[in-house]
Amino acid sequence: MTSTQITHETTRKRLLEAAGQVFAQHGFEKATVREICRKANANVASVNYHFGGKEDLYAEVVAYGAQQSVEAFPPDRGLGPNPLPEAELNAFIHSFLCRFLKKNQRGSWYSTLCAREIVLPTRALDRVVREVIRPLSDRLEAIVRRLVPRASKLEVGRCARSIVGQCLFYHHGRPVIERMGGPKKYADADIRRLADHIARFSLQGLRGWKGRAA
Amino acid sequence: MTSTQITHETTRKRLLEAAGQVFAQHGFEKATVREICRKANANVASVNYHFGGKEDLYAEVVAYGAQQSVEAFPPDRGLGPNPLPEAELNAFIHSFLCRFLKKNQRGSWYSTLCAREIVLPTRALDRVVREVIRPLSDRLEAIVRRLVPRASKLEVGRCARSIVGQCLFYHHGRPVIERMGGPKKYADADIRRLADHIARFSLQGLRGWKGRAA
DNA sequence: TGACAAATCAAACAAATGTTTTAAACTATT
DNA sequence: AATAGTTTAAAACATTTGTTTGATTTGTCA
Repeated sequence: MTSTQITHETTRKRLLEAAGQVFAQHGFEKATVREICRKANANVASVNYHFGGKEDLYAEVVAYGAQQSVEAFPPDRGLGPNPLPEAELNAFIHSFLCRFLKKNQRGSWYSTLCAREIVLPTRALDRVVREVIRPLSDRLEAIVRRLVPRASKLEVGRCARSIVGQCLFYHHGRPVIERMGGPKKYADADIRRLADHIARFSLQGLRGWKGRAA
Repeated sequence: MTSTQITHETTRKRLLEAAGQVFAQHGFEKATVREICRKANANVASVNYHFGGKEDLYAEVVAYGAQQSVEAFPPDRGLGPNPLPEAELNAFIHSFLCRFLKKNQRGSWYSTLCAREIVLPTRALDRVVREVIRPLSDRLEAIVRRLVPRASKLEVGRCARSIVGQCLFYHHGRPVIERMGGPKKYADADIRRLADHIARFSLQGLRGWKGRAA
C-alpha cells in the first residue's frame, strides 16, 4: 500500500468515524454532509469523492459499525471449553447488553445507529441482517435448543425472541426508561446484574418447555 | 359549535390522519407538508394555518395517535370483576400486542409512529410518556407485584421490563423479523398465541422471585 | 342583503443542503 | 526535476422544502 493510499485511508476513516457520530445523533435525514466534514476536518466534497454520496457513506458506516460492535463483544466471551448451555446463555446475554449499554472509547454510536436502522430500516439493514444478526440469532437458537430439547422449532424461535426482546428493550427503550426515572448510564456492574437478571428470568421461563413435547 | 368550526375541525382531522400516515411512512424529516396536504386534499398553507407549523403538527399527531391506540385496546379488556393476576397479566400482554400488531382500519400508523418516537425521541415523547406510557407501566408493575409479593421494588421493575421487552420486540424488531423469514402479517389467532407464549414464559420466569425476599 | 370574520388558495420567498465544478496542492514515479 | 495521477479546496449550482403573503371564497350574523 503506497503512502498515497494511506492518506486516502485516513481521510476515509476520519469520515467514517465522524459520520457515525453525526448519523447516530441526528438520524440520516437531519445529518448534514457539512457537519460530518467539519467534524472530520475534511472538505465538503470529500464525501462525494470518497464514497460517491451521502447514502453510500451511510451504508458503509452502518456495516462498519455493526461489525466492530460484534467483534468488540463476541457472544462466547469468557467461556471455557465445553461450557454448559446455562453459562452460554449468560455469556450471550451479557455480551449482547455490553454491545449496546457499554460506553466504549469511540463514543458508542454503533448501537444508536443500529437501533435506528432496525426501526427505520434502509437498504443497509439487509446487509446487517445477513452478516451480523443472522449468525447471532442462529447461535442463540442453538443454545435454547440445548436447554429445551423437546420443544418444537417454532417454540424454540419464540423463546429465543423472548430472550432477545428483554435485552433489546434496554436499548430501544432507553429514551423512555430515562424519562421514567431510570438510569442514564450503566456501569459494568449494572450491566452484569442486568444480564444475571435476564438470564435467571429466562432460564426459569424456559422451564415451561422442559421435558415435554410441543 | 358552528358549522364554520365544523369544517374547520374536519380539515384539521383530515390533516391529522394524513400526517399520521406520512410521518409514519417517511419519518419526520423526510415527510413533506406538501405530501401531507395533497393526501388531505388541503392547501399547502393549511398546515401553518391550523397548527402553526410542521413541528407542532407532528407533536399533535403523536399525542393523538398514542391516545387512540390505548383507547382502542385497553389493558383490562375482557376481564371480569376481581380477576386473578395471571389473567390480568395475560390481558395486559394481549392488549399490548394488539396495539402494535393488529392492523386496524386506519392503517395502523400509530404504532409505527410510536416506535419512531421511542428510538428517535423528540419533544413529543415527553407528553406520551406522561400521559400514556407511565400509567401503563404503573399498571403492569402492580400486576407483577401481586404475582411476586416478596420481591423488592427494583426487582419488580426489572421483571416488568422483561415482560414489556418481550412484547415490544415484535414491534421494534419487525423489520428484522421479516428479513429473517418471519411473518409479515399477524392474524388475530397469531396474536393470541403470541400473547399466550409471552404470558407463559413470563409467569414461569417470575417463579424465580416467588416466595423469597430479595 | 351586506358586512365582517374565517378559511382556502395560488404564488412567491428564503434558507438549507447534496452535489458538481474547476483549480490548486500533493505524491510518487521516471 | 518533470510529469502524471490522486487528493483537497473554495465556490457555485440546482433542488427541495417550510413558511409567508395577499387575494379570493365561504360562511355567519345583524
